[in-house]
This record gives sequence, structure tokens and C-alpha cells, in this order.
Amino acid sequence: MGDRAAKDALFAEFAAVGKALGSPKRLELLDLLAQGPRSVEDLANAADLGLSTCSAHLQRLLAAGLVATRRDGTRIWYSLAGDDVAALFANLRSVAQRHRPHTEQARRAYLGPDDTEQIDLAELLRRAEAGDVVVLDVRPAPEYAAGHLPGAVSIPLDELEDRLAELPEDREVIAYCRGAYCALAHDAVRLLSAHGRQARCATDGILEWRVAGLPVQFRAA
Amino acid sequence: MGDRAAKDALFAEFAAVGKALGSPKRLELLDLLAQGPRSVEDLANAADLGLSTCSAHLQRLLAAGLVATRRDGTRIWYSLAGDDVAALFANLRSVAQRHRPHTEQARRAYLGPDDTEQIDLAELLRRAEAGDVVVLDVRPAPEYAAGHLPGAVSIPLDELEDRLAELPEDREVIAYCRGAYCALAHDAVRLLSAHGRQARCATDGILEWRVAGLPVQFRAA
DNA sequence: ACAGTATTCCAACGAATATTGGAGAAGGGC
DNA sequence: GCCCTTCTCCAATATTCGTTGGAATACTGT
Repeated sequence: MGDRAAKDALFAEFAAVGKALGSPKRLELLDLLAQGPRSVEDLANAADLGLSTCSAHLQRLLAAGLVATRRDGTRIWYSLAGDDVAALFANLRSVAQRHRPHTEQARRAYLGPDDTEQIDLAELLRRAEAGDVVVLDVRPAPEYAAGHLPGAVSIPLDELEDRLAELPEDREVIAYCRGAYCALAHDAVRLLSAHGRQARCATDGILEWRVAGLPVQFRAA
Repeated sequence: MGDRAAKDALFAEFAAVGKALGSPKRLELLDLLAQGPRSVEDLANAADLGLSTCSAHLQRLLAAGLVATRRDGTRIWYSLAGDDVAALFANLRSVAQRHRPHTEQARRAYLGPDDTEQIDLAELLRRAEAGDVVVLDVRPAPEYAAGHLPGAVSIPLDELEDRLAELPEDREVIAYCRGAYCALAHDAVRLLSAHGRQARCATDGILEWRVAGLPVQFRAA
């Protein structure tokens, strides 16, 4: 008790989790998995990785205990090991944001000009319940299917321009996506604004929603 | 906006924090720094590192934005960049604890037999205010000086056996130390019990106290 | 059993990281 | 100015990590 070897072993356990968080691509995989379970090939495409490389990263996350697998026939579905893993990831992002000046810069470069007014999730829910606004989920359809905000309508960003007619013209649209560092909702709002719609962007997305422990819905409203 | 290069740059920012968390020794340094500022040489001794090695790790933490430095004459004091860094570390530990089976095993091996009853911080405060118990800080004196629980008495573990007389015999002693994974309080309680004292161990320590945003005290009660 | 699909394993390369001792730099006291 | 303390930088080492393409494995449907 209290000796060096035991202390080193304990901190090595913690570091195993830290090491898993030490690669941009693995963090991107965690970000994707926070939206719902996915297969290896799907993840490889989404994260712009070779199949072997993606598999290797997933193995690493698995060994660290951050993800879990479930076999379905010939396909293997990876998912987060728990909501606490999503919370850890969110925590890591916010530390980066607060203590690394370049992060804000990188965020802006990725999300595009922050010309749009934003709205937080609590306010969004209040408005949605009052019926003032349409809540729009612009993530790919499978992610919507894996869980979305109660009452949200799904129109993936790449179909949005063709499906504008499905959105009522008399109500403001509030778009959300994966999380605070996801570009989809920002792009959607720019597209909607360009078509003369009243649109705003949620500051957060499904990741933050899940971390807050709020309930997701599985079927369309 | 929304392109690969920008996304990669953003996740590289997050990963810079992750990489800093990917070494047992750096995590140990963060754990020590959560107790208060320290000099390089002091940290090297405490973490059982060579001076150059320690300096290199600290540089890495500094580059990641997790720690800050302050020069005082010929000595440089390192400290955590913020309480959110301590929270991130605590979060990482709890993910390890929950999802990595070996962690619990390593914890037990380090802390020793969990023969002692434990008490959480909220309950500890309640008892202390009621005057039922003595709250005992068994960390090294400089850590106590850098901030301790309100009303706590300081007797470092390695002086405890010689200073038993300072503790009243008619009240139960509750010992605390750096945090949930620190062995000092456990060792102290075993020592006190062996001397026939009523003693218990706090489940948490200064790290969790700080993360909870509770106030620390700087002078003796 | 066979063909087909999804994933992991393997070997090999270059890149990044940890550790070391010793030289160098920055500041304080005389 | 000079010496002393404290820390960082440097060069060299061993190790670990990321990526790749192709072979091996696991399962499905016929």
C-alpha cells in the first residue's frame, strides 16, 4: 500500500484512457459514435479513413474501454461505452476551447462565418413547446433514426435545398446537428437564409443533449 | 466551411489536449498540481522523475494549455491552468474506473485493504459543523498551506505517529488527503486505528472538493 | 460446400515520443 | 563581475504509434 509500483499501475490505468483520447481521428470517431451506433465501414467513410486504419483506431478505443461492440450477422456495430464517455469528450473539448487560443480560430474556420444568431437548447425547447418554431434536425437520416430531439423534423443537409417546401413558411426554423463543433446546422441556416427563410442555429446538438441526460426520441413526431 | 482540412485542424486541437493526458507521469503531475502550485524540482521528487524528464513533461502540459507558470526569482512555479483541468482529470479517472475492470484492482492494490468505513464530503462537513469530529488533513504541510478544508487540522502522515497527542481522544477523527485515489488518508486511518483511535476516511479529497467549486481555506482554523 | 460481405490481423515503413546526461540560460546574492 | 541555484534545451537512444495493402477470419445465403 502506497508504494511506487502500485501507484504507477494505477496511473497507467488512467493513462490508457488518456492515450485513447490522444489522436484526432479517434476523437472524430467518438464524436460520430455519440450520435449513435455505426459499422466500421460506415465510420471509415464518415471520418475519411482507410478501412484498416479505422479498424485499428476502433480496436484501440475498445481496448481502452471507451466503446463497445455488438455483432449483427456479418456486420459489427460500434457504440460508445456510456454517456460518461460522451461527457468526457465534451469536457476535453471545452478545456481545449478555454485554454488553447487556436481552438476558437479552428472552430470558426470550420463552422464558417458566424453570421447567424444562436439559441441554446433550453430556449429552443421552450419555443418548440410554445409552437413558435420548427425544430429541424439536419444530420444524415440514420443519425436522426438513432435518436433526436423530441418533436424534431428530419431533413438531412444535402437534401435540404430540394425539400424546402416541407418547412412551413410562417414559422422560424431552428436547426441543430451533432454538437457545438458540427458544421451541419450552420450550413443549413445559411442555406435557409439565402432562400429568405427565418432561421437560427442551436448552439449545441445531440452530444450536449445526451450529456445533459435529456431524453431522445426514436420515431418521428 | 465544412471541409476536411478545417475539420482535421479542429480535431487536432482537441487531440493536443488528449495527447497531454496520454502519459501516466503527466497525469500524476496534474494530480499533484491539483493540490497547489509547485516547483519543477519538487514535482520531480514527488513523481519520482528525473529533473529533465519532469521538465519535459511539464513543457508538454504547458504547450497543451493545461498548466501555467509563474516565475519567482530562480524558481518556476507550475500550477493548473484552471479548475476545469482538474475536472477533466477527475472525469477521466471516473471513466477509467467505470469502463476498465483493472482500474478497481489497481486502486485496491495501491490504497491497501479497504478495511475502513468511509464518509463522503457532504456528510463530513455536516459532522464537522456539529462538532462531533476532528477533520484531519494528512497531506504534506505545503499542500495544506496551499488550501485545505475549512477547519481542518494539519498533521502530515509521516509525522502522525509522533503527534498523536495533538488529536483529542474523545472525538472521532476523519482523515482526508489529495483525492479518491490517494493513499495518505487510508494509511492514516490504519495507523490511528492501530493506536486505538476512532477514525474514518473521507471518500474524496481536495481534488474533488475543488472540482465541486467549494471554498478552500488558507490559514489554520 | 461455395461465393460473397464485413472486419480483423499481419508485416513493414516512417513519424512521433520518452528518457538520459550534460551543456546552456536566467536570475539572485555577494 | 562571479558563483550558485533552478530550470530548459540539446542530441542520442529505445520504444511506441499511425498508416498501408494484402492475407486471414467470421458469418450469411444459396
